[in-house]
Amino acid sequence: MARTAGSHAQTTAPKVKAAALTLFSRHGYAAVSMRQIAAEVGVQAGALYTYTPDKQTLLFSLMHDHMTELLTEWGQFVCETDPLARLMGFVRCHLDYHLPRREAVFISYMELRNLNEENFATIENLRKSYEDRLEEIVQTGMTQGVFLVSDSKIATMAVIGLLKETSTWYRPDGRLSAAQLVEIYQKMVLQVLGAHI
Amino acid sequence: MARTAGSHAQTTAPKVKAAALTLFSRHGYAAVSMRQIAAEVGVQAGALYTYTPDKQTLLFSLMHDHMTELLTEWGQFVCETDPLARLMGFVRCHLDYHLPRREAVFISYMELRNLNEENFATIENLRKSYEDRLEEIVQTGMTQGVFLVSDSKIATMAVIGLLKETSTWYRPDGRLSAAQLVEIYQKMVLQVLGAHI
DNA sequence: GTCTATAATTAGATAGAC
DNA sequence: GTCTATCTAATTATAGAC
Repeated sequence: MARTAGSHAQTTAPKVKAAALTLFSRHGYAAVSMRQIAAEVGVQAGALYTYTPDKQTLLFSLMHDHMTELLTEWGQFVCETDPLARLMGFVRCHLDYHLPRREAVFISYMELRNLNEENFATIENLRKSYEDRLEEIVQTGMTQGVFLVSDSKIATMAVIGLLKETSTWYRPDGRLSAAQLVEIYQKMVLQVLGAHI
Repeated sequence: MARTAGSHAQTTAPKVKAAALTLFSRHGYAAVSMRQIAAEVGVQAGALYTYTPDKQTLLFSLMHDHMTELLTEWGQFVCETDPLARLMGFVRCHLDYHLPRREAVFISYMELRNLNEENFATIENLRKSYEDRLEEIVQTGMTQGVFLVSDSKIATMAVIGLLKETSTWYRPDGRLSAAQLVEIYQKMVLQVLGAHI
């Protein structure tokens, strides 16, 4: 079946998402206009509405993609049953996924409040589900006596925060490689949780 | 000197800042209009320009206030020379200042990219200056052999991130008091830095 | 200091031609 | 699928009356 002249759906669709990802992460969702996105893609503003019903849905799709891929990644990665090994896997998986995705990470942390009620609830559930996986590891480790933690909820959020901060300073061409960072962070996370090592 | 009828500068000025603080933190700078701020204050939009030359300056003043007060606070707090004691003071001072100021904290983390070039540079310098105070503590502790850290820069950012995450979940009426949190966080920070205790 | 009115611009989204 | 043109609504900021 010959394509209609001027039809570029298969190349334009991802371009729209890519442009929105870059612009939203750089200037913020509310500060970016559909015209700016269109200019970045190389089309007129009206053409964007072939790929998204509205701006809100475009934001949601970026955040939804990011979170579901993260959960899929963790689902495929995890296999160990030992809480210590699972924890090390979590840190590695988290950094491997987040470090190369600075733009999506920024959006996922910053644009929650620009989601409408329904979309917010969906993304929040995914985020919570991710944090729950870590908390479960922490709690198992506590019961087994391998972690020494005052409060599992606080400790979980401390680890999340410690890992999350990488997004503010990490650069792919920085002083330390991703592999080196994984090693350093694995050690620090063990220490925060008072792991017996 | 009798004031002109309808003159409320001394009560309106802080109201404008307070309204902007609340609305910017809740919906984001770009998503909040001057009309919304005016409505929150109880005046018409035009009246706001008696108190700020423009919206950008209003944002800047909020962030500038927050950062300079934080640095002042730390300047008054710090006295110990022992790195361990200084570190404990840093954690206490950081949480005491940040926990009751969720709105300003949110803005300071999220709205950097909505500052113009000049304002951004000013705020970034203040932020950097704050982080430097922590890094200095970490480095002194390393040289004195009280902290066991792979990389002082990374460790500093880890501590910042760990503390910063409190802003996403802390509530004044939550399960744990600020004092209890200070204690828990002091312990976790010591552990991340591999302190000999 | 605050109001009303308004200028000048820009926003998201749609219609219809090609 | 994309373009041009356009609708409607909202935006920041200013001017001048009170």
